[in-house]
Amino acid sequence: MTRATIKDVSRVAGVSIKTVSRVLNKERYVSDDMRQKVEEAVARLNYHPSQAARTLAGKRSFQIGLIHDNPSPYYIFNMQAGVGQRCREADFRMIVQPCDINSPGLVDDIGALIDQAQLDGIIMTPPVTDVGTALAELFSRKIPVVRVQPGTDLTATSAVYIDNVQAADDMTAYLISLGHRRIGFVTGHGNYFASGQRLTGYRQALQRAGIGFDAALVFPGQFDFQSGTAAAEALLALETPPTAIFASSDEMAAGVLAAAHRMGISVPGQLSVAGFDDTDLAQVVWPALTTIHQPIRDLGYAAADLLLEFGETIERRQLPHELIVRGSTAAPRG
Amino acid sequence: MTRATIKDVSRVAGVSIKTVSRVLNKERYVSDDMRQKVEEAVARLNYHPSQAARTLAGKRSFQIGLIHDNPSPYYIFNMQAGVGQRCREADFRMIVQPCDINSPGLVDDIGALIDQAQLDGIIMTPPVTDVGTALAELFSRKIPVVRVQPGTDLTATSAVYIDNVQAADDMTAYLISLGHRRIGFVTGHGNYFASGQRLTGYRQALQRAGIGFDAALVFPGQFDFQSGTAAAEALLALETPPTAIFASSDEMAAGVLAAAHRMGISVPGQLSVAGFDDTDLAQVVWPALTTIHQPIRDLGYAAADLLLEFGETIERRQLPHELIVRGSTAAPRG
DNA sequence: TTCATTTATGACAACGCTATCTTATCCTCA
DNA sequence: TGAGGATAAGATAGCGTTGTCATAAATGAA
Repeated sequence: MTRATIKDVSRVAGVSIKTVSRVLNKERYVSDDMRQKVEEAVARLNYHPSQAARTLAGKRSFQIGLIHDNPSPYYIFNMQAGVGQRCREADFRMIVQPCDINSPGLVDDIGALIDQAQLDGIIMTPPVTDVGTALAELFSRKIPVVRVQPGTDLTATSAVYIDNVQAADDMTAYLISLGHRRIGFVTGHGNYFASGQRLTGYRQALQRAGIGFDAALVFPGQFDFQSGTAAAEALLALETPPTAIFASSDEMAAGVLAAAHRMGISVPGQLSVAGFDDTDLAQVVWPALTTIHQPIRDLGYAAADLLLEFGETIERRQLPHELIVRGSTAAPRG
Repeated sequence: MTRATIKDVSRVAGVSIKTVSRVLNKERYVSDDMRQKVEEAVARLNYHPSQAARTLAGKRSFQIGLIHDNPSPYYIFNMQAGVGQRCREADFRMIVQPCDINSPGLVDDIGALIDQAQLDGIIMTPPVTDVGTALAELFSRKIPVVRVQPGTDLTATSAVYIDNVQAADDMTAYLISLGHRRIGFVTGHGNYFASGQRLTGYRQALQRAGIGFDAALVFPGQFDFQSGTAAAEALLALETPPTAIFASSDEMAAGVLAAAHRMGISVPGQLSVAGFDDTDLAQVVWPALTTIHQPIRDLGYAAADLLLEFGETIERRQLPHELIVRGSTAAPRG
């Protein structure tokens, strides 16, 4: 028994294949009578249209691509979950394409992907979002693009994002409200635009509180665990060490935590630690991290939504972040 | 400028489209002369064959599906990375399909995926691997299937796996070699066959060492952090508490660690803690976890490899695990 | 009533490939 | 020398849809 085709459906329903096609595509000008007959036949034959044939004959492939070069499983997993859900709702497929932003073949790979699969749209996550050559390639193909948290050419494509400046400001302000005055900050990787934005938010909150900015308290990190331990070691060795460290990723915050444990510094008793992202990690380390919840899954959903609803029309959508207070922060001693 | 088609290539190369097709598909009976002409034309036109047309005309879609219902980002990410890499090598695409093994629509969803996308093969991860109705659906479609770590119908499909029994045995034996005699064990989720296997390995090592099995030392977990803290609380409240706890996932081990921290029990001084999986987590908690490295990425690569190399022919491949010793284990006190 | 418009349906080409069949040439070996 | 197989290339018919165009009936406006 081979797969049912549109012809089988048309025969069983007693209509033309074009009418079946119309019902499938929810086109106008189909009587209820016909529609019902077709739907019955579809159900009876357990018919599923061939995606290949639809793509070849039509202009759409019902597939979108998700391009990423992000080392964080948590980020990618949740992004995929969001994009995937929206795709299912629309009966679209998601093609996941990991890539390497430093690879010379990057642009060709993306081009090949689009050509071969005839994608209806592309979603990109940082830091691929900001690779000029890749963007140019996409523009030349006139394919709808949604970028998540882009850093450059902000108005060139649709985008979804959170307010990183405000989020970092919120966290810093929270630490200040606890009584901290010397707050260490660990920046993210330079490839990510968000890194700079978070630093801006940190400075902004300090300034509003009338606390002078001390460059010695800022440690350049790379978003990873190692950066966190290195930052903690450096910052805690200062003559006047900070009473709190705000790392711009949970992973780095975990590194700070580990370093503190090793040095016998109690958290949050002697040192408050804050992260950013609210990944799974945040609740699995001890003590659980105070952090900024970044709605990654929702960002993915929104990105797919923009793609499917608006296509080439450029839209922007900002999603709310949230300050999550857990056990890693407290008022400074004395 | 629209996309180049096979006709364009044939015109530029001065050959028939069939010859181009032959070169593209690496068929026999093409002269070097022709091949070169075609390859030049392909490069010059930046031609990429339409996947839709190939699928429609041929029997293959150059796409395989990865079906999972696994809540662990780390697991899924690495599995995808492995499958994805093998796919790229073969110029295949990977379609990721998260699912819900408790959903009544599961079987229909899988069927629809295969029909619509005309997949060339399916890779499944636990626990979807052991859903009888889903397997039956796949068999009825005669599609090649590779299962990762299957628990049932072991010889029904190709499979890749590690030796869970041996791995748990290795870890238990290691703890015994450190001097531990009372070793707590936290089992995994009942849906996963590996859970039982790991328990078997634990018992096996105890027996070999002549240590009696004490059911009170076994706590039923679900692979998650919560289970770990619950297990630690229960086990450490025993009249004669264990000196080591072996949790069958890193996440649960992290839970044990958190509980120990909370109770003021030092690790590994007063309590050794071991995990299983060697996820990112293992190196991010403090102290870093002694654990069993499960080569998830390699499992994914191998799974895709079996699919692409052997197709319907059933093959099995066992991959090596590795005992990774880090800071969370030590000899018991006194 | 009549004509234009909207609604409803069908016939058939086209999409870009692969599969099959056909033809032509080149070896190899008796 | 020729028969037969291996090699090399092309012509053409699909694959299962959607798009375009044609047609017919129902509806509305004059």
